[in-house]
Amino acid sequence: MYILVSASPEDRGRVTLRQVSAEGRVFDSHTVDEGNFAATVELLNEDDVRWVWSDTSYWYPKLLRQSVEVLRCHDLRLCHVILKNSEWTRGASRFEAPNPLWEGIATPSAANTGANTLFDGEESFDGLALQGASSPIDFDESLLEFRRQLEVVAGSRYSERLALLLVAESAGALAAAEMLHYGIPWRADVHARLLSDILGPRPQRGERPAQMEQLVSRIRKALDNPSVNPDSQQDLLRSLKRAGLAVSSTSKWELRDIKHPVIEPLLRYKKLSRLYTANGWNWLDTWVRDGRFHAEYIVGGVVTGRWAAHGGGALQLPAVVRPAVVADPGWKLVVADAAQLEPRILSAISGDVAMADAGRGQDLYQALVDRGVVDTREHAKIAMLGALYGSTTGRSASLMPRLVAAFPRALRLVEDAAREGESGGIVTTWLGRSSPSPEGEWWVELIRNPESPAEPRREKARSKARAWGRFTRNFVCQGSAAEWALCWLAGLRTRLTQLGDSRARPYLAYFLHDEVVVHTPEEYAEEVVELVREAAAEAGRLLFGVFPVEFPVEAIIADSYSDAKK
DNA sequence: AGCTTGAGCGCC
DNA sequence: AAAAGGCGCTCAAGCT
Repeated sequence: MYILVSASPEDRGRVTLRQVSAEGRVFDSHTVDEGNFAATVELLNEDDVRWVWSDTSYWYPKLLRQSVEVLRCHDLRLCHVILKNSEWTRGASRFEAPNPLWEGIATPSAANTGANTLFDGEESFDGLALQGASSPIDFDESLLEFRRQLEVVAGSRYSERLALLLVAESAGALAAAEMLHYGIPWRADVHARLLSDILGPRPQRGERPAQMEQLVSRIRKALDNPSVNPDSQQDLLRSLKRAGLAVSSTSKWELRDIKHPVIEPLLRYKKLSRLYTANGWNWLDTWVRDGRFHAEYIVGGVVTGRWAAHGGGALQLPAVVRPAVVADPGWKLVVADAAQLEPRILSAISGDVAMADAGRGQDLYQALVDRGVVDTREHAKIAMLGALYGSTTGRSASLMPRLVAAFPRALRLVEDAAREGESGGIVTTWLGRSSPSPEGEWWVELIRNPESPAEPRREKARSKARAWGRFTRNFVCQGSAAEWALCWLAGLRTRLTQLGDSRARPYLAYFLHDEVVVHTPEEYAEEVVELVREAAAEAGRLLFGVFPVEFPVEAIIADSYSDAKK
C-alpha cells in the first residue's frame, strides 16, 4: 500500500497524506497542519505501507524529531534521477526533457545557504533543504511523477533490477536520515585529550598549537629562512628550492625520499597541521553535540551511486580521531566491513566463475597467491586495484597479463567498459545506474581525426579519452558495489528494527561505502554480528541470484571504532 | 569582502 | 615505492 505525502504551495503549512494504488486510484485522504504531520503518519504507519514523498531528507527528519520511524519509502527525487539517466529507460520520452522540479540538487540546509525551505517561518532543521524546489510539490504533480516512474520501470530492460535499485536507494535515504538524527557516539573528552597529547594545549585564536610551533622553528632553522611559512605552498616550495632541494612540489610523497634535515620536521608538521585544521578543536566544537557526531550524508551524491557527505567530513574520519568513537556505557559498537567488495562484485557482474571461486570462503588476495596467479598477497592487491582503476604503468600494469589469463571474463568486462568510455559512450551498473555523458569535445576531436599524426590537440584529446575510460571502467565496479552495499544496509536496517524495544534498540550509526557501524546494547551485540552477515548474504542473493559469489564480512564487537584494524 | 581554484591530504 | 577510480575539507592565492 502506498501513502503519498505532499504539500501544496497554495496551502502553506499543510500536509496532505493520500492512500493511492499503483494505478493511481486515490483512497483515503488526510490534510493536516504540519504540527500534526508526525502524529498522522504514526496513526497510518502500518508495516505494509510504503511512503511516497518528494524527498526523504526533507520529510523524514520531521518524523524522526517526533520519534516516528517508517519502514519503507519511495523517494521520488532520487528515483527520478536514476530513471532519467539510466540507459535502460531509453525511449521513455517523459524522462528525457529537463525537469527542474525533480532534478533539484539537495544542498546543505537553509542555515548555511539561505535556501528556501518549504514552509515559512520554519527554523533550519537537521536535514537538507532543496534548492531545486522553490515551491512545495503538490499532490497532483507527485502522483503523476510516481505513476510515470512505475510505468518507466515496468517498460524498461531488466525492470526487476531497476525496481530493486529504486527500493534500495530509497531505503538508503531512510537510513541516512536516521544516522543523521541519531548520530555516531563521540567522546569529546577523548578527542580533546588526544588533541592535547599530539598538538599541545589548545592555542589562542590565530596561534599555532605548541607542537606545531616548535616544528616551524626547526623547519625555519633547517632551511635557513627565519620567515618561511609552511602553510604557504608557494613560500615553502621557493624556500625548499633555495635550500638546494630538487623538488617540484611540496607533497609528502615527493619529500619522503629526500635526505635533508628539513624533511623530518616538515613531514611531521604536515601531519599535525592536518589533524589541527581538519579534525581539531574547531571541528569538535562545530560537529559534536551531546556526545554525538551528526553526520550529514548525501544519498546518491556521487555519480557512481556512492554517498557523499556534507559538513564535518563524515566519510573521511581519519584513523587518529577514531578512538573518540566510543560506545555508551552498557553498549557496544559492531564494526563490520565487506572484505574485498569490489573484486567480488566484478566477479559477479562479469559472471567469472573462476574468480568467484577464488574468493569463496577466504581472502581473495591470498587465493590468488595460492593459485599461482601472483607471487605475493601484496602483488595480488596491486594487480586487482590496477584492473579496477585502469593503471597503465608500473608494477600493477606488469601484473595485468597474469590476471587476464586467470580471469578472462572479469578482465574483459572492465576492458569493455574502458573502451566504451574512451569512445564517448555510457556504461551501466548491475542494477541500472548509468554513467554521465562525457563533457567537452574531446571525443568529437578523436572521431573527426582518427588517423591524424600526433599533434598536441589530438594528444590532449587522447589523454582525456583514456582518463574517461578509466572512469567508466571503475564506474561499473564501484557503482555495482555501491548497489550491493545499499541492499546490505537496507537489509540490516530492517533486521535491526526487530530487535529490542524502542528505548534500547541497536541502530545504524555510521556507513562508509563498504563498512557499517552499529551502536547496540551489549546484550544484542552477538546477534547484530549475525544479522550483519545475514544481510550481506541476502544482498548477494538479491543482486546475483544463485551465482556462486560470496560476500564475507569482517565484523568485530568493540568499545571503540579504533579497535577495528584496517 | 567574498568567491573560486589548486595543492595537499584524509577516507573508501 | 609509485600510480590508477571516487569523494570533502582546509589553506593560500588569485580573482571579482
